[in-house]
Amino acid sequence: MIETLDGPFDLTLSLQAAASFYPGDEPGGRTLRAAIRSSAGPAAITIEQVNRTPPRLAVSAARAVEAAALRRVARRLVAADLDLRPFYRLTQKHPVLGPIAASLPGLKPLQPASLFEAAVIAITEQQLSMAAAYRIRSRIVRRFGEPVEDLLLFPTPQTIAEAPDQVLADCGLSRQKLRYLKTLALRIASHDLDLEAMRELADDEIRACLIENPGLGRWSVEHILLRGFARPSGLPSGDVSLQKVVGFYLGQGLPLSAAELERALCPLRPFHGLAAFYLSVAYRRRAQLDPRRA
DNA sequence: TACCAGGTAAAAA
DNA sequence: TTTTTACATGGT
Repeated sequence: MIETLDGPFDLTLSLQAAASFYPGDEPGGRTLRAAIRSSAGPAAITIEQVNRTPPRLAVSAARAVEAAALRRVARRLVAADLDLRPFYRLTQKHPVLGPIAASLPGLKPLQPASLFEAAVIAITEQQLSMAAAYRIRSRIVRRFGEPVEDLLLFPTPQTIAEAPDQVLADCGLSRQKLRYLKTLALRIASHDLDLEAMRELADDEIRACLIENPGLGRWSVEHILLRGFARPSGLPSGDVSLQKVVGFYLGQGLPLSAAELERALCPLRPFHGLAAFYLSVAYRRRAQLDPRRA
């Protein structure tokens, strides 16, 4: 099936950007493949861009997945509801974001298939380097994920809730993070918490619900907002790497405090989180182009 | 080797 | 109320 999106989108660029956050893994490529759950069971979905403007995506699954469900998942993976046009209008005259946004047309933060996965990503990435967190997640997925074609389906909250502590610890989780993950998984599995239902809520309502969970602090909530809910206001201002990047582009070159970072991006509200994402990607591409400048 | 890396909650002050 | 500490892995 073909799905047309509102506003600019570049799948290849977005895949590249996603891969740039995990050095040493994932080649990027032109095709987005993901394992999803459907009413017909686990399935592998393939998304390719077949037209630039307007953006058209060819979406397919080997298994017979109901068209409406396939469309819904595909739109979620590419953050289809995040329209970049108002963001580009807003940044157009900004001395720094203007040129950067113009150099990354159609870039979006690609989303995991589920909000549970987004939450697990946030928790594993707390404090650790992205590479270390990625290895830990890979071990969890290899141990508990379901194979679908050549992919692995991310484990369900139920599976994680029932997983032996020792096995999760052997994947590299600290006892503390193990507790966060278990608590979250258990709450979801027991229908005490419904992350997916929160997609209907306003940004601040999502923040309020997420922060209730042990293990999800300010940083994680903002991270999940941008990278799981595709909300452009999600800005983890306590993030050490962001403080460095935003200081580089919008400050004196030195890392900013959380308060300074928020002040620097304030004019770009309500797209301040997306703006920070663009700066991060620009910074990484710059470093990749010329490692001496990193 | 030692240190830091896209934090959080609980303890201590 | 604010500051300090334990936590676990991987890259430099």
